[in-house]
Amino acid sequence: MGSTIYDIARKAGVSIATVSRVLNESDRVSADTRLAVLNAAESLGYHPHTSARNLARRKSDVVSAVIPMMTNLFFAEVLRGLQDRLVESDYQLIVHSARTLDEVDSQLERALNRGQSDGVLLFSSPIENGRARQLAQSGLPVVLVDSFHPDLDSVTTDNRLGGEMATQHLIDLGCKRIALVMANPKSRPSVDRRDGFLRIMKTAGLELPPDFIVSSEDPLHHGYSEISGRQAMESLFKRGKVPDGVFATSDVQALGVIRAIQDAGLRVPDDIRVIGFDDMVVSRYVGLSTLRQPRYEIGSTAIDKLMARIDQSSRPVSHTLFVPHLIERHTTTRSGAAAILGSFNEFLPGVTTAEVQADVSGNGPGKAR
Amino acid sequence: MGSTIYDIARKAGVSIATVSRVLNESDRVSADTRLAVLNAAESLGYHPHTSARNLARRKSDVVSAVIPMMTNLFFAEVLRGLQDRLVESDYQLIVHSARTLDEVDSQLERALNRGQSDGVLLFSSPIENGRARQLAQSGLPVVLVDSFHPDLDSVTTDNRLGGEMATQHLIDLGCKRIALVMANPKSRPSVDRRDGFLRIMKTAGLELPPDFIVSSEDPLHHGYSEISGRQAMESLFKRGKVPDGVFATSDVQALGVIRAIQDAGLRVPDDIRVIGFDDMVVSRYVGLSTLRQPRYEIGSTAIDKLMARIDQSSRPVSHTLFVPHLIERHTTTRSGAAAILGSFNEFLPGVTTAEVQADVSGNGPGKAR
DNA sequence: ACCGCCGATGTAAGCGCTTTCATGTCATCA
DNA sequence: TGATGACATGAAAGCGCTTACATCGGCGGT
Repeated sequence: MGSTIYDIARKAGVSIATVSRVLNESDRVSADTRLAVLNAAESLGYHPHTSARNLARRKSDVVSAVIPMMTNLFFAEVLRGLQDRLVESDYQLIVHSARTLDEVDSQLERALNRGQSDGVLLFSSPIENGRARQLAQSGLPVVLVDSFHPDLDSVTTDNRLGGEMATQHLIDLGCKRIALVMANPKSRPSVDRRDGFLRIMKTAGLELPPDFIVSSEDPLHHGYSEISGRQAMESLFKRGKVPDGVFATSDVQALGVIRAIQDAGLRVPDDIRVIGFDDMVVSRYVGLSTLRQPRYEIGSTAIDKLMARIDQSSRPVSHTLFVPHLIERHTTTRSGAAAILGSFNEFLPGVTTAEVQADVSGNGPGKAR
Repeated sequence: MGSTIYDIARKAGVSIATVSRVLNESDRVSADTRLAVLNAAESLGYHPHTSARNLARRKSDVVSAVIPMMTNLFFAEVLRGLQDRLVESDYQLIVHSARTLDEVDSQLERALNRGQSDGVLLFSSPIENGRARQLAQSGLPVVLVDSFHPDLDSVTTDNRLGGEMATQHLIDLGCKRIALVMANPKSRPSVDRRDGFLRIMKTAGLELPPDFIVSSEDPLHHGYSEISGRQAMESLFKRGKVPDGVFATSDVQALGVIRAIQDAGLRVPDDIRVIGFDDMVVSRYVGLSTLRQPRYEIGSTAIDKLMARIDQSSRPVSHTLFVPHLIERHTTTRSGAAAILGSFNEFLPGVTTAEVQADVSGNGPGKAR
């Protein structure tokens, strides 16, 4: 209930140093004393005191993750990737979740306290210079996930490329008037996806009517929400703009977009094609086309990187960029195919059996059979 | 980068005791010294050393949550409830996730280390006596979430009642041959839901053919998986059993059940009605009827309870039981209505606008309008 | 029998902070 | 003017652990 190594030492008739040695399985201790100590510890129900140990060792075996909870699902999935690696590695995870971009600052501040953790994973947050300096000054190993700064290790999806792929896909489908529904313009991933969009639109020589880019100012979830996507679309309609394709910078927003389209009496994909980004679990069921991020891999890669830097702080900075994967589903099919899929899969429109199976086993897109 | 209160003390020309006082905003310190200390700290980029502070104070301001990651979504949502309370309270969260029931033990062991956290939230795990003793012996405050033991604080959904409600609902719909698809029989919630099911079946005087209860032995996610639901249903079909209603003890499993039914060339709800449990985010989109657990409230209530016990360890044990809420959607409609809904909501079958909105704002079931 | 060495163990100095208690300094009151 | 606090500050003792460094037998070698 509160026994210390002193208690064990007394009970086993040795010094605390010996107890410590036994408990850390480190130095050579005679078999007899080892046994005696182990027995004493057992019978006392000894649990080491983490803070004391960390203080003495200058190591906490904890990593902290600062996560703006934009999208629950994105978050949950990446976290799983983290955990699977973490469990094996004897590290523990402290989660600092921020509800808004502003909260990120205070949570980061806490994560940077010395002795609390051996490294920090910073998610989806813009790194302006102040922050970069703050991170550097703290001296703590940091890995950016889903954002970028030249001086810091990072692992991200190639959001710009993803934006290009999404846009190209809509164009290939014959869309001419494509609208972009963005999240909060402060959110780096959203901005990158936009840049990809712009680039392809320009390359394709497609006209981009004013107001065809709508962004959300909603600080909550950084605009990555169903409601924000819906409002964006409604505001388009209100101004009399009707695109024939929409690229939403996230799946959650895409869901809102679809809802607004349906409420306006139009149909997806017949009147308006819609594509999102992320490939949330839900997207499969809804038949939403999207760009899949390898979230699980992102998580585990981030951990690997962080551990590597903890071990060797001088190692060169590295950036890992995952290529997103285009998932074509119902919301971007040509009309004919859509009808067939729709009736075949009454409940899981646009999902093939193979895909469901693949997702369950967690191995990326399954082979059609 | 690694400055201590000694550095600050030297720079400000005071003793470390004074520095500590200033930093803890506690005792009275003259305005001048306070300012001097604060400046010194600022200019040194001081961050307190958490372990040292915790050791001295005998308090860590951390709570740990031991979570078997059965269902990502369930987990994610409850975690949000936790976090929202936590952020306000200056506490931090350590997540110990377990992939299997066995891993729970080792994770719990770690969570029980002294000095690591001030309290533990133990999720969805069976508490046999060994474990109960272990928890008691550790002396750490513990709150059970989604499981029960008379001697420990807990907050759960009334799973038995939920099982009753689900079963009664199927019966009200005219089902006569109802099958039960369970998760791992070691999972307490699943067992409780089964008990509710059995009770109503008995009360209603309905015959329960042998083999109409199928459970999963899959340790991964405790059988709370799409694949497990699917296999359960397939095994029923293989033995030539065709129920007219299925109660799955979780939504993920229900999704697998639906898939299997469709693969067998049958239709939901026309041939077989299906109801799940949890009300995951996905369920809304799929049109799955279910019993909603107030996950968010569960999370925040659990935190409140834990904090209360941390403050006063002698307080009486209390159990909070949330009543689940029946959500009727497509999978349990009578056939006529189903057709209408199905065509109206091509993408979001069985979802009304009001519901989507309610869920976005996070306020439970919305009023129909 | 003496020296040196090695393996097993103990001693004690921190790790960076909080906190009690003692000390010192004034303003206050009789 | 000296006793009396009130208040600001410092000295020092931990918190429970790790880890150099010192110590102590006993061993083989000569």
